[in-house]
Amino acid sequence: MSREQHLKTDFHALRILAAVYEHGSISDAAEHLDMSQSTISYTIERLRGVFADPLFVKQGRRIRPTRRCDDVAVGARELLQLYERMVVPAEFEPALSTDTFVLSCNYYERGILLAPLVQRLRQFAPNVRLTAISADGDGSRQLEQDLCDVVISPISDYGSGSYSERIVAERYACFVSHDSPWCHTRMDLDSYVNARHIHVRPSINWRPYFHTALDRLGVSISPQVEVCSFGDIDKVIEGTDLVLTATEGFSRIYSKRIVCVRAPFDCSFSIHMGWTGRTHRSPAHIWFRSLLREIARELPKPRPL
Amino acid sequence: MSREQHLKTDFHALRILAAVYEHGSISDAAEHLDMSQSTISYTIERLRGVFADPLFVKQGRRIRPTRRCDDVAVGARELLQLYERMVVPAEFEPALSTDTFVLSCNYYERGILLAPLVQRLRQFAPNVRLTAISADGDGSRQLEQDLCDVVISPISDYGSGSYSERIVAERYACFVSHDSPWCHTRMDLDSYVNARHIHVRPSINWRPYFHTALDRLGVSISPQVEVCSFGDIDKVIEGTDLVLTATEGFSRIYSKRIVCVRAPFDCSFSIHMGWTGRTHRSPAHIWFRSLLREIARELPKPRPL
DNA sequence: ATCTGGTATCGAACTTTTCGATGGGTTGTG
DNA sequence: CACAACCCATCGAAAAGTTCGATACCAGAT
Repeated sequence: MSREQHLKTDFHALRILAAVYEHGSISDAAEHLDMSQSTISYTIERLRGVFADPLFVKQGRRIRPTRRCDDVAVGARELLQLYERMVVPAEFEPALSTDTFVLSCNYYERGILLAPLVQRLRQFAPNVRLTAISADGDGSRQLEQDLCDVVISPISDYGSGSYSERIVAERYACFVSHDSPWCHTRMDLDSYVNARHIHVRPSINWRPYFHTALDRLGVSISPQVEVCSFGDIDKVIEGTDLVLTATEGFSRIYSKRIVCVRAPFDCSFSIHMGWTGRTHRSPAHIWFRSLLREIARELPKPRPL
Repeated sequence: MSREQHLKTDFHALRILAAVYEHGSISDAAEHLDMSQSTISYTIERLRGVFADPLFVKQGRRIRPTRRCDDVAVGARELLQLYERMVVPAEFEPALSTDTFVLSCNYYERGILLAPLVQRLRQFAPNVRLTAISADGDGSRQLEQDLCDVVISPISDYGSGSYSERIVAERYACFVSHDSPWCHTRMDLDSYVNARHIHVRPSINWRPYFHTALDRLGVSISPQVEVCSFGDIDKVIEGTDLVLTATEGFSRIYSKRIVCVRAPFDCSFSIHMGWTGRTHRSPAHIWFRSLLREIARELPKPRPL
């Protein structure tokens, strides 16, 4: 009997074996399983080959299991249980889960989402672990290589086999020191172009969306200060005449001593949540994504301009 | 997807799943398993139905496992291991075994076999447990009801589904006190018939084989003393003129103060070992029976008449 | 002897698995 | 941008396996 032959047994056959073992009779098992007696007999015959043992031997007009069959029957029950447990997908129970979720995003998204996310996890899934990594414009690769479960960034397409969903609407605005004249006067395009700009370039190959809007208006700006992160930019701007162009959402994050004012152009974009088919149907990840979705929906409005 | 549908998965399909998971590719798995790519694809498709999950999702031109698939693959490996271990029948290792063997026999067989049996078990299978029960003419039923593994008795057929094998040759002789005249003079049939007999009747419905021999000679004896067991009969006989007719093998057991003398007739029979199909192919029981066979073969000859 | 209760086996119908060929989507290249 | 390479899904046909009813067969019970 070759190895491949063995593998032909299926769980159906094991269930039949278990039934015959329990009933101590092929006919009874057949009736109980609502199958013909000859089918059961044939199945047992196959299993005899598989286990190289008669499994059941005739004794008068009944059959009795062999010693080997005792073992096999126990094993069959174990296998069936394991299998049944495997087939039924485990429901996700936040309260009990000890899963780890890996979220990839950047400074802004962390700033607006992380605090409420951690708070909700604490409340609903206290044993869940959260890892936040930097997206750095590399979200697609991170998803592809399974370095993270979810990316949240302005990017809306994370490549083939991925899903994405808009979760926050954003609009560009300008941030200036609380003592800037622009706090009181609307800044026109000319003043904007001639202002001293601070520029945040979180990753080398990221071109902010508002540049496209400026292109369309036929203007461009060159920054006087360029920084690699949005972090603590508020402290840099305060007391200077520097102008930061960024999503008005930062008003939720930055100190009140810098003020969010209307930009002299209109430019909107969206923050997207992206994931892959690998986590798409996982109850745990479905729950996690809906948590993020909910947090995004309930985000406070940015401070009025 | 009904429950019965689930049961159709076989270990072959699980092996394919495991291979695809390991290779991260349907084509590679197909090549490795020496099957066509379409077969593998079809199998995965079936499993998708079983586990209600895509299991593998396309990502560019490769496939990546879903989270569920991670779990399923682990489960599949477990199942396969369990199954493989189950299919390969465990060799019997006397030195490690903690099995229990149940031997059914009566006073005589215990007397000649038990001591050497226990000794060998001690030596070769120290953790094996032995239970000796009384056969009491009930061996067939005991085998049938799985109350014992082996019966050793003069009976040669233990019913349908049973096996039996001659292991010791026996011959009737007479036992008399060491001071009996028969120790020196050969006892003829007449003297035998007229002697005072002690009769052992271990079970109600047991008719000793030598009665048939006496029938054939046209004589019969009626015992003066009837006892239910052969145990310690030697102490009863000693110093009396009682004659016990029993297999000469008792000379190995009884005190030297009673003497085994030739019976005035010839009657042989055999001790048989009987077992059922249930233990017939069990390595452990094959070993146990061969042990008994060996002990029987190496039994000392009865004391010369 | 015959009947009863049970398993094994047979041949026919049916279902599932397998295969080669082909279609369609994605990536990398000229 | 078209083209080739790669890889999975799907199709139809062929092969293999399963199921069933009928029947043979065997051991006990009547």
